[in-house]
Amino acid sequence: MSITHLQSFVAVAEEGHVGRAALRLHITQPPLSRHILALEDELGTPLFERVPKGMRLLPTGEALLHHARRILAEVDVATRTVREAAQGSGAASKPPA
Amino acid sequence: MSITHLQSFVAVAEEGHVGRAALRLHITQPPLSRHILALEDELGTPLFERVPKGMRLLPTGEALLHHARRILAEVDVATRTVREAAQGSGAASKPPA
DNA sequence: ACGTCCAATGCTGTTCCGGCATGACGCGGC
DNA sequence: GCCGCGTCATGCCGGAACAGCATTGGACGT
Repeated sequence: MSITHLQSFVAVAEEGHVGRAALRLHITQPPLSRHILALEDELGTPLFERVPKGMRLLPTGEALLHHARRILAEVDVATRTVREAAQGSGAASKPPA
Repeated sequence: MSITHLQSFVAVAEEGHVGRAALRLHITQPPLSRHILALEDELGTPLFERVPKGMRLLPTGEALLHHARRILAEVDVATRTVREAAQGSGAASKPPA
């Protein structure tokens, strides 16, 4: 389970469509499809129902979506917080000279 | 920024020592050292002060540690929650036959 | 029955990554 | 002052992981 896989999962969940999610993530469809399969394999359960129109979220997928968004948001907050702390302390990237 | 890197970071932060953290993570010291360097590079600021005894957490590092623990805990919860939801719904891994 | 649209798979070149050996640096003992 | 020890960092290499291309397999609509 990697952050990249979670980003892929959220994109597919929101688009309901692997190809469209791939465009959004600036990758191609096959690796994105594999990301989802890898997640499903790791968790031991399918996350989407494959329907003719694309991918429909299963209950397990909805459960994951909730946590995945939280995780991604937390990663974002962590990044910003550390960068702010770095600026506040006079960091390596921004020596006030 | 990957989950593996965050695990590495937390281990080093808690041990204050790359070599010992490496033992705990069952990897060797060089890749672990590189994980920390990669994080510092990505965030644009050092996270540890290198002291003769090992690695001392900087304020930026403490800020990250807080969020890193939260993220890792959330990943754990996500994994368990989905697996439980899968069992509750009659999942692929456990067909009741 | 055929064409269309979708995800999944086979394959290949590249990139990433871990481990081994070694280097660079600082400290302490002598 | 010199040497030895302990620490993290770096050069290198072999294997695994990954993205993209081309293609397949399957389902629906017409």
